[in-house]
Amino acid sequence: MLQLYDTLTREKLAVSPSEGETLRFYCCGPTVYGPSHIGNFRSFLVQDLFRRVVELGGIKTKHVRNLTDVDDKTIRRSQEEGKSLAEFTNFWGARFHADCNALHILRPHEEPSAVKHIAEQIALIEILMAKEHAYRGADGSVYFSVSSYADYGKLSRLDKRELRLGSSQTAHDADEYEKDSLADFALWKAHKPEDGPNAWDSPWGRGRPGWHLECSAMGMKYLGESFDLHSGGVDLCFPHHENEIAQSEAATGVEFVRHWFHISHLRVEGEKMSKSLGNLYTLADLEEKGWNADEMRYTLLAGHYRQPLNFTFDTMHAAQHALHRLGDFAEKLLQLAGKERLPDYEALLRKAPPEFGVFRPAWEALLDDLNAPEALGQLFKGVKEVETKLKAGQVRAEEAGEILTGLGAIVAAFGWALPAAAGETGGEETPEEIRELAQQRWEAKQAKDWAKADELRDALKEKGWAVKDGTDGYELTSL
RNA sequence: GGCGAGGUAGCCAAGUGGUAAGGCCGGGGUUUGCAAAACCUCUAUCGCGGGUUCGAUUCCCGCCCUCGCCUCCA
Repeated sequence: MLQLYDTLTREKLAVSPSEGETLRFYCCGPTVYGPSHIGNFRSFLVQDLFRRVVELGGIKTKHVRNLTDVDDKTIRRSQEEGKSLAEFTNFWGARFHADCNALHILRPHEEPSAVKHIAEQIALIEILMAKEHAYRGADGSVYFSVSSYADYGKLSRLDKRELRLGSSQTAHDADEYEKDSLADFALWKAHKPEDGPNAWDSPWGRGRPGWHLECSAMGMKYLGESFDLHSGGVDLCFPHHENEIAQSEAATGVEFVRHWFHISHLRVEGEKMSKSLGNLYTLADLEEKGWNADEMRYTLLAGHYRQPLNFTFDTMHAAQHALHRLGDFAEKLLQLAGKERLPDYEALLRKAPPEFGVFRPAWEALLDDLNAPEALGQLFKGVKEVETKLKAGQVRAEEAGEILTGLGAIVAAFGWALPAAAGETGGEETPEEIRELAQQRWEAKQAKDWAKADELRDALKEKGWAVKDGTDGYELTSL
């Protein structure tokens, strides 16, 4: 069973459903106001790894991940572009889904949108008002009263005094005087002119929900008042998750979430990600540089999730080679076993947990707080062990099949589609002329006419194409 | 200032009270017409200074440095 560190208790806790057979968990999703960058994807990818490990371990899941489609940023940007909020957020939401598909991130079972759950959010505020955990400020907004909730600060371990004295807070905008206390946060924001047409009716007048509220309202709607696990980037710990706990528990009186799972941030080439450094890479940026989704998955999952990860192009390169090795390794075994491909995720789930065989240590590393780096280490140890036997001709067909099951299971946990071994003939975009030359070279080579083959290869090189031979075919790459 | 994380080979990155996984790069080799790929093999004493211990990279203390959060950023 998976043991996972819990931010609240600071201990590793077993991950299992509290009720029934399904693990119910919520992940804070993206704010759809632009393309997500690799830092965002690190979180979604780690959550995906988490889900795969849980499911491969034989536990069903109900996975909810929201789309934040109403907040300051979405409203402002949509107006700057002269689009309606819906048009704007639908566009970026679709882009997010396309990116997730490209990265083989499993689709959540529910993906609620904040604007489509205004009623649920209002209902939650009404409960908080009735229980006197919320009040109406001078500006017409509704605030949560932090002082009414004794446990406030338990997740981030910030006490109220520190919250007030936080050094980074500039604290002198007009809002300060509209709230009873600086730490209080908005549940409902009264309409302001700059919000344009983006306002909804509520018992407190027209306005829009506060950001923190949507996760509480939608989490509880789809997973129940109390559910198993909640995840997000470390930065969400405070104030977002702290506020979610406060408003949810104040409303229901029961524990909101049993287990908090936070993912550390990414650094890029040793530096912090920022717009000014131009290193907020999106999936499209990396694709343009020639990297594929599996390489990104490998790189972004190669560090421990609780540790800041330094994303570098050296690591991407390392990932590319590592994946190729795994692909070649799988290919050898597939041939030996007389099979076409590794077992896929769905097939593995049908008899979860699978037999990991020599890759058992890699699986165990994943079960121990999703220790992906250790798992990768163990994976390659297993590969080497098998390679040695393979070389000595000591692996029989049925054994190869068993090894493939274990390998396939680890590969499925990481969610990769391994590159096929060399042997493909040119891609579709390859110009006819080039394919022609490559084919001629291949024929010359088959005829052992080395001089002609080399000549043709040089010709290809001049035209900007490299050719690499495999065992029974060749691969063309554009230089 | 408060809370927290971390400093391990050229790069990335695990880990342990008994002299340090794995990947990439680089060197050497096997194989291959060549090239590529693949396979084998080699490369660190764990930020600095003390202490505890038979023994510390791993525990304690001090110091230096990096990073995150402290009101809407995954």
